[in-house]
Amino acid sequence: MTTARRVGRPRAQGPSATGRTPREDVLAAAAELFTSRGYSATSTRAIADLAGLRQASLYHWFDGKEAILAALLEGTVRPSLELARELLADTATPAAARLRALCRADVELLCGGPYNLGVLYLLPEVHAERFADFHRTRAELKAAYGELIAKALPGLAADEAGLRTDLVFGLIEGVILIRRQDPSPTGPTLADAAADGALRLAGITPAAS
Amino acid sequence: MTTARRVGRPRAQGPSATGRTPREDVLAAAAELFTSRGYSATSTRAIADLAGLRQASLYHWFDGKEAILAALLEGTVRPSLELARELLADTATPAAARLRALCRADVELLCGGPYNLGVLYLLPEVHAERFADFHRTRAELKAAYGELIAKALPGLAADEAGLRTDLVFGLIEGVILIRRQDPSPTGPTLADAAADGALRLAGITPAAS
DNA sequence: ATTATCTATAGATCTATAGATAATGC
DNA sequence: ATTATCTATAGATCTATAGATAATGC
Repeated sequence: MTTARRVGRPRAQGPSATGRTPREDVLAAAAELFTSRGYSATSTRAIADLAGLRQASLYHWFDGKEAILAALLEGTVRPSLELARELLADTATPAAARLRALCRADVELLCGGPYNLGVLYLLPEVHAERFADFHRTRAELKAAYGELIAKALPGLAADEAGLRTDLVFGLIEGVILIRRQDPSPTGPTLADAAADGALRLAGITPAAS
Repeated sequence: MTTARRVGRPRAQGPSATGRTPREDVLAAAAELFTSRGYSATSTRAIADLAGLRQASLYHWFDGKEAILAALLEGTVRPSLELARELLADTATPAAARLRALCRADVELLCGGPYNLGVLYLLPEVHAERFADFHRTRAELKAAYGELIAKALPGLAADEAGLRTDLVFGLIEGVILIRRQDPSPTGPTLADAAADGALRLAGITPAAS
C-alpha cells in the first residue's frame, strides 16, 4: 500500500501518519489540549506541534484559534440535539424511556470519545459572544430535556419541573467532571448509571421492569 | 468618621473605598475575573486594575498569580471539609440527614457568595501539580460524602455505592454550572432543591416527614 | 496554476523583578 | 526604619500576517 501523494509543500516533520486530513489532525490536537489544559493556556504553537505542522500553517485551515474551538463545540452538541428532536417526535414511546435514552446518549457523546470533549463546555472562554451559535443549540437541547421531564411527570408544577430540569441537566454536565477527576468509571457503565440516576433525580418512579 | 491612615506610599488611584485589606481587595478582584473569564485569560494587570492598585504591587502580597488562585481554592473547600468532619462524628443523627446537611452547605458555599467560587474547580489549570494541597482536601471531602452514603444505604454493594457517590458529588459540582448559565435559581431554594435531589439520586428514600 | 505548506517577523501582550518614592512609626 | 506602594523595564511569550517554496494538476 502506498500513501496517496498530496498536493502542496511537504510538512517539515514529515507527512501525517494518522490517515486523517490536516484539518482533522488540527482538531484532534486542539481537542486533546483544550480539554486537558484549557483554551487560553493552549497556544497555537502547541496545537500545531501536536498536529505535526508549523504554527502558521493552522491559518490555512482555520480563521484563528477561536474558529478551532467553535468547530469542536459544534461537533459535541449537534448529535445529541438531533437525537433529542427524534425523541420528541416519537410519541409512541413513554416519556420516561425517551428521557433515559437521551441522558444515556448525551453522556456517551460527552465522555465516550478519546478526549472527554464535554469538558469544553466548562471552559470560561466558551461564554463569549463569539460562541452564541453553540449556546443556542445547547439551549434547544436543554428545552428538550425539560419537555420530556414535564411529560413524564404530568402532575408536577411548572416551576418545580423547571428546577428538576436544571438539576438533571446539571447532573449530565457534572458527570463530565467525574470522568475528568477519575477516568475509571467510563463508557456504558457510567452512561447507564447516569441515566438511571437522572430518572431518580427527576423523581420519576421506574415502571415495573 | 475618618479613614484610618495607612503606612506606605499612597495608591495612584486613591485609597481603597472597600474597607478591606489590600490582600482582600486582590482576592475579590481575582475571584471575579477567574470565575468569569478563567485563570489563563486573566492577566495580573486586569486583577490589579480591578483591585485598585498597580500590577507590580500584587507581588507585595502574593508570590505570583498561582498563589492568588491557591488562596482562593483553599477558602472554598476548607469550610465544607470542616463541616464534613463534624457530621461524620455526629453519630446520633441519621446518616441521610447528615448527607443532606452536607450537600446543602456545600452548594451554599460554592454558589452562595457573590462570585460563584465553585466555578474555580472547573478551571483546567487547577489540575496542575501546584494545587495538590487543594486536591487532597477535596478528596477528603468526597470520602466523607461516600461514607455518609454507605451508612445511609447499608445494604448496597460497595461498587454501586461508589458509583452513586461519584454521581452525587458530580451533581453538587454540576449545580455550579446551573448558576453560571442562569443566575436566577439561587441561594436557599437551589441549595434545598439540590440537597433533596442528591438524596433521590443516591437512592435514599425519604423517611416519613 | 493551484495548493499546502514553510520561514520570518511585526506588534502586542504578559509575568516578574529592580529599584525609587512617599507615607507612618519610633 | 519600616512599609506599601509606585515607575520602568527585561525577557519571554503569543497571534496573526507577509511572502517564499515545493509539491501536484493540467
